[in-house]
Amino acid sequence: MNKRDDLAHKAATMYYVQEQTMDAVAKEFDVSRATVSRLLKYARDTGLVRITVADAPSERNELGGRLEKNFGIHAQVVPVRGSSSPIGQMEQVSRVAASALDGMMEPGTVLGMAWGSTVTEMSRHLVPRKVPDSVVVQLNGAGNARRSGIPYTGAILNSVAEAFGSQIVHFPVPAFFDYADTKQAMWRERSIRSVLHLQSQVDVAVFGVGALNGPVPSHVYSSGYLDERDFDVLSKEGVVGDICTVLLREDGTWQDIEMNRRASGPTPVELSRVRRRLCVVSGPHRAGALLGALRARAVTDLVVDSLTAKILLDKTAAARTLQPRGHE
Amino acid sequence: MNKRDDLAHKAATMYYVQEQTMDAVAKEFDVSRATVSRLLKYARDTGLVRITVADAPSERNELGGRLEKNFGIHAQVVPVRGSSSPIGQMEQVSRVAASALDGMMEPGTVLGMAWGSTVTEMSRHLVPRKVPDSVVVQLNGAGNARRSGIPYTGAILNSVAEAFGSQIVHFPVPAFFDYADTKQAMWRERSIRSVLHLQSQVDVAVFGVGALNGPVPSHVYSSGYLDERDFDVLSKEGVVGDICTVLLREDGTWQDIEMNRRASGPTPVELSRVRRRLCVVSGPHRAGALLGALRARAVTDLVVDSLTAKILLDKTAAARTLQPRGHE
DNA sequence: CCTTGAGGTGAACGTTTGTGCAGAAGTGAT
DNA sequence: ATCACTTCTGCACAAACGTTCACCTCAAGG
Repeated sequence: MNKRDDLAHKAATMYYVQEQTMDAVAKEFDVSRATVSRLLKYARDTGLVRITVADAPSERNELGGRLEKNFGIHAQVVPVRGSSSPIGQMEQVSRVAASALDGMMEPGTVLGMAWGSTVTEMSRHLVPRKVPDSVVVQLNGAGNARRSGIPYTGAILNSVAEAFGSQIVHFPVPAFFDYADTKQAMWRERSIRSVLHLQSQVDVAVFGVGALNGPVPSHVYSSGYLDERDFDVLSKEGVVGDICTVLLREDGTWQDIEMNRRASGPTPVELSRVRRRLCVVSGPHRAGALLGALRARAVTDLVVDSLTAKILLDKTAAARTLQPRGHE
Repeated sequence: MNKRDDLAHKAATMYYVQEQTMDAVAKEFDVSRATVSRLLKYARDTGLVRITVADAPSERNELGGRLEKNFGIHAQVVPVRGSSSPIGQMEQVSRVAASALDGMMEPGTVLGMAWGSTVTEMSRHLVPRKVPDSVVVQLNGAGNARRSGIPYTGAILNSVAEAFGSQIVHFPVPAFFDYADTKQAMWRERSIRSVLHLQSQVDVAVFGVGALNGPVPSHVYSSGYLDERDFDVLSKEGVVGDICTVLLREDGTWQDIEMNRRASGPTPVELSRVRRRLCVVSGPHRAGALLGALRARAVTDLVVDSLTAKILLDKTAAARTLQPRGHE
């Protein structure tokens, strides 16, 4: 409907630009103030009204600053009250991430997206804004059906693409192959190669990190792609989590993990050809995996809750103190 | 001070991006909620937080649409409750104008500014935003001292330039010369010529319209630049007002008005070389002068209150009905 | 014709937010 | 140290706001 947009636009102008009260706007339109409140919410949600916060002035000596120094990344630490629920915390983080991503999109951007609970939550907080000639491409193979609260991968891409008005390119392969040979075979297929080629042109990549252990093991590990034996191997190998379905250890190594030969996502090396790599992390149980991701240089931009950030920094400080000539 | 910016930035992120309540933010910082409220106001005022409303979707069949059709301009009509005071109305209009101007500034823009009560009010509602390589140049000669509430012209330019981070170029001549000869002489001066040259490169011009008659005659007419005899002549000539100190009639003519040979501002013809010409008008007594300005094709973008817009359209409708082959 | 359900509205209520005021804390000159 | 001055803060209250709920309207389908 278009009349609604029109009303919302006028209401937004009166309220946000002219700084009238909702009451005044309501009288102007001859509706109730409640309706105006709803119109304004609508205007914000649809991107008719846009509220942006200037980029962080490179946070001083705080957590964020230390992260930036230690890892050479741009970090945004989301303060999180210990009181609020993990879900609430994740929502806070993902809102900030959505805003950060919004700031990275410009005409012609190719956006690479992993899928996961964090990224999903982020996609729900994007405010629509058309970005001409943008493309959204899926980075790693998909889960199949709706599972553990994560909608079908396609739906995630869909909602992101809708927000930015982008084209969608899917990546129709499983998250993990059962046989490395199959992967190799698929990688030779023309249809897959074209996606891989597009992936190599990604300007902005967005992903979370999965944690192998933790309250709820990341769905990568509970979706039937890996069996008992696999888990045993992972534990012995010292794997703590993954990014884009590529498994890694806390020290950032991943190359020699056999199972990665069956994984569908880009390795940190491939990822590092992407100019901006936005990593979104919420929850202390992911600190280890995040540390691995940072050490693997997979991240240029980080959004993380303050609790996890603190744990992360403690870990690195400990590592330095204990092994000044590190041989961990 | 910088600590304040920092706090304000964090508060703004928590409030506007994470959508926390002020209470939550206050607890995080361990200050009172009132302080957070003030921090947020500060963040908005300094441009740390930016709230923008999408451009009008070319207002349908409303007043704005009719203005656009009739005069081939982009018009924005500011709804104005008959109840509010003329001062309040002007504030509403100037807020919208400030927002419109903000939308026109881009790196390298040369902004030409007239001075007047409307423009002054507008300058007070600009939210700071640095525009690289922008320049603000004064379009017409200045009043000398503080007068009828209008600060010294320099102060207006100053605040605008401060908001955009622009360079300032003054135009050190009187609004009206006493002798046309003097003007001609001055126009040969190198210092003046350089300003004139810059004026010819203006990308965006901003000006109001002055009304000859009305509750408070525009300050152009009460600042001692024109004497009794001048006024008599103006009345006989059918002059209704001015833009940029160039006098004009309601039918848009101005060329043959002798006094304009002594005026310092750019004529409509000169003005029309500027790509975007933003005219800001508040108050029904200016409808006549505005009509003249529109007919002189001096305007590409108009911000006007709804009351004045209506009068304006009535005038044009009347003119058409009465003189289908117009000889007014 | 009635039924049913989606989408929208205003009244009322509880929450959230802005602001005048009085006092605290900082600043700089004497 | 004292004073005069400005700037900042929290309190308390009034204003503005978001949301629930009951109700209305309209349109599709029986």
